[in-house]
Amino acid sequence: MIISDNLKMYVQKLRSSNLRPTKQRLNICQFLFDRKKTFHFTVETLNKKINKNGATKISLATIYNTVEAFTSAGYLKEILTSKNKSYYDTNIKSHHHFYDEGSKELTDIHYSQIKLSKVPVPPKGKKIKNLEVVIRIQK
Amino acid sequence: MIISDNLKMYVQKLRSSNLRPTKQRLNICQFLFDRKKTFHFTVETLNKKINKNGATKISLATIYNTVEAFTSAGYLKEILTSKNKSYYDTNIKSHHHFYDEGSKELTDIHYSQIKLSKVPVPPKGKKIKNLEVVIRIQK
DNA sequence: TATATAGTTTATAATAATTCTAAACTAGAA
DNA sequence: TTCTAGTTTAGAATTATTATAAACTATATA
Ligand SMILES: [Mn+2]
Ligand SMILES: [Mn+2]
Ligand SMILES: [Zn+2]
Ligand SMILES: [Zn+2]
Repeated sequence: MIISDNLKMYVQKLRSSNLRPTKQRLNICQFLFDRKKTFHFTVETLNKKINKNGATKISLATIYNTVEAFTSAGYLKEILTSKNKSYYDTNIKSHHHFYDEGSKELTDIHYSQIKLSKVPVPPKGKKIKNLEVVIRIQK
Repeated sequence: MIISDNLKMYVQKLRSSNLRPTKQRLNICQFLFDRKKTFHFTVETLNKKINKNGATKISLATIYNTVEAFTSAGYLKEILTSKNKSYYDTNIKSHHHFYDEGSKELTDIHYSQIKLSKVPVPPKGKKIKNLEVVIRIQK
């Protein structure tokens, strides 16, 4: 099914997340991680692209489950852009984004490209979990 | 129905947004704007609170419509926190937020409390529409 | 003030994204 | 090879939101 030098890497990724390396998961891995550039996607777009190539069909439920599993295992990152739809990112390093409200696409902003020189202290007993900025842009 | 010195203000708010001052809209106005502090809410919580006091019942559809109308008229601001639900804010000045992932509540951060000393230039032909930060906090 | 009408409210249906369910299937331990 | 816990799947359910269309109402104007 998968002909890829990265196979072992994917199996390892899955094992380390307590997930069995199934045919479907390896296919999704290949699709997500076998690329040079950051990949931003929604479940909808991922599902369409994966199931276009006619090859093996993977159910929508499995795509949801796998994306969710990778997200909580830390191999994908969820990006909040709009209220309607979840976006995911294969770039799991801490970084920022432009979100284009016209094309509805995300673009990476390297972490060093935004400097927060003043940040408030969180309320007592709470700590900051995440401080990544989404800059909304339009024409 | 409404006994409030702010009545005229609400009528004016509505008129200036090309909305007729109906009983329902004035009730919602009173509920939203007749308070000293910033009010953060979801349609769900707003609906519950408005329709608790047994008084007049306002349909969920009207609450959605009115919140949406006030948002596009600029009398409410929409805040992106989670993928599932829209949050709204009666504080329409540009400002930032803490979002508590436990209690799912928003807290204002005054605009001056966050200083962005470096911000990237948007892609050619695009401009920044909004740069408000949501800092996710938890225990 | 009465009438007409465009705007509004409402219950309910529809939609979109996501999650749940439970039966069929499969990886891998023994 | 067998067994079992984990997985996949189609489809149902759920949640937030938007659309529909009939009944109602604010208000312009006769
Ligand atoms: Mn949802
Ligand atoms: Mn939705
Ligand atoms: Zn990214
Ligand atoms: Zn606020």
